[in-house]
Amino acid sequence: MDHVTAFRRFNRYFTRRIGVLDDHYLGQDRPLGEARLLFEIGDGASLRELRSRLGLDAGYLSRMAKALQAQGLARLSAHPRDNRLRMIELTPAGRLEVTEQDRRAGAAAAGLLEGLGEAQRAELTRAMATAQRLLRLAGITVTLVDGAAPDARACLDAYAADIDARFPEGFDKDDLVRPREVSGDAGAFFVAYEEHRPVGCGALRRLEPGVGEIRHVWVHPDARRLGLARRLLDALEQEASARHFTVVRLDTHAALTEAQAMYRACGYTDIPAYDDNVYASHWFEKRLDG
Amino acid sequence: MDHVTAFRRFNRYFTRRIGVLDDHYLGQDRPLGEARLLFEIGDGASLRELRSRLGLDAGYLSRMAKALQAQGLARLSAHPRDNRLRMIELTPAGRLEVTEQDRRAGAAAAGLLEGLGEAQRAELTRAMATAQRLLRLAGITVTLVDGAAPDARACLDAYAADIDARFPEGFDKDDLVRPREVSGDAGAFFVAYEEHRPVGCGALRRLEPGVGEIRHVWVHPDARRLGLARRLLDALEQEASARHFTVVRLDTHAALTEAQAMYRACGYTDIPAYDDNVYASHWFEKRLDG
DNA sequence: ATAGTTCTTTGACTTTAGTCAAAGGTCCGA
DNA sequence: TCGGACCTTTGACTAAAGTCAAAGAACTAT
Repeated sequence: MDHVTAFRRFNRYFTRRIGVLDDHYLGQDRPLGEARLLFEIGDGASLRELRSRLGLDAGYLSRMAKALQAQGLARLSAHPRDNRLRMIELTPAGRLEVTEQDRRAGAAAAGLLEGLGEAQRAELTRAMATAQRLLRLAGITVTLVDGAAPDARACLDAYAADIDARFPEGFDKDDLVRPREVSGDAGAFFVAYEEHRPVGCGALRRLEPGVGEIRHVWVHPDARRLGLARRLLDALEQEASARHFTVVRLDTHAALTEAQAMYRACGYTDIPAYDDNVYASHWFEKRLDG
Repeated sequence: MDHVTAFRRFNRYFTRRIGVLDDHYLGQDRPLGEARLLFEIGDGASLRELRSRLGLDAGYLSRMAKALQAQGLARLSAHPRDNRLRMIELTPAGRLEVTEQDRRAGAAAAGLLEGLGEAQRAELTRAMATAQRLLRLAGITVTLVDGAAPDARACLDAYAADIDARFPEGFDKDDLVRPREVSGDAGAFFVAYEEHRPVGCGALRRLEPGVGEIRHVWVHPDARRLGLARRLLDALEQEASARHFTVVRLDTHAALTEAQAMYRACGYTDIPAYDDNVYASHWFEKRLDG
């Protein structure tokens, strides 16, 4: 049986068997739309945000929000800085309702797991975690963007903040690549997106003829341990090949031991220092044949 | 993180991410109810069957069936032997529509898996198979029923047909336990149900004071490899303990090698023949302490 | 300051989904 | 062969979900 068939079979089984359950317990005595909205408000959100998250019509959402307010479950207010936007947040009663929903759904889930022994439950949890990890990874797309694009800069800022906290000596944002170093002929910049949010990046720049350098491979904390860094690395290497680089190099900081392990696992070998990067303690390179 | 939380997290992620996809692609330009019905008709079914499978109101279903017929997608006819029932089957146009739905959903699934490498796809398939197996097992309930109940007899009939095909010498239905041997003080009979369908059984009867015999442990072919036989065995042993039996015995046929392996794995030890069952080649017993 | 854009609200719908009860034909067991 | 049980159809509803367009307030860039 091929993977697509297996995937669809699971999909069908799961939505029929479990998905239904969740919806059923979520709704109870309230229209499902309202219940979902209530749940999605969480710690407050703008109507605009909810509209795009839930994919609802503006008019429809407006009315539902009003209905929740009329029931004393939510409160609408103006956005502090943009008066076009409306913020919605839960009242204590609304919060209570959400936790009650949660309790019911939890009880239903517990009832469902009751038929399994402890070892089997652990096995199920493990299998689900694996499936979820791979599904998330499958949903992430790695795309080439301009080095000056807002998403690229946002990733680099996050990257800089991240390593600034991890390097004992800190990290100076001026040491990031310049947009022009990773645009056009000079290099390339990739951003990984999960549901339209940037969750990782990686840069490639020309070091000398035939030699590229990979820099700033970074993955958002929420998206770690999925195997995304490898995918970024793959994309960067493919780009390097397309540019007829025969070698890619990179350096890493002593503090980033996982990164070093990953580079070695991906076929990179230790080489002597090829630059005087003050943050670097290890230098690697990899021959590309493709 | 406990199993219930992990379970619900996966549930939420999966329904949001994947479940939606299926419904969306399934429906396309047709109401979801009709699309589901169309799909569920398959190679023809009675309205009654569809009603219980989909849990729909009789009137609602009747109207939807008529709508499908009006669109030229299905054909209604009388049941050949029971004129109260109506049969519904797909027309060629309906069949085309279903395969088209199927193609689209398959393409969507394939697109989703595109981001993964072959090894990762295999890992995902494996994880999903594990999860599905355990979820199915969790959904099966093992209940005590009267030995003369129709479900009990249906299981025994299926069991008899099953082993009749597997034993070289065949199997005579008269050698099954009698209802009264497994009812009341004399013994017990368990049936395993999956979504209200009997999918397995097991009998316990008193052999002599303090000693019980387990017989006819059977699992429906569709429900094998889930770990259900062990659950039936557990239920039978618990029942035996409750009846203050200190020992349970059982015999098996030479052809049933998997069964023998399972009994050994569950703590049964080989003993000399305790009866002259013509079908038996191995005899086992297990001490119960509880 | 002005034109264009963004966001929400409101009114006026339509479609889908689902329920309930009455009625009529059919089957089955006594 | 008669009464009760079964199955489907039909009429008459309701509630939920969703769509579309107009209008008004507020922001943004030029």
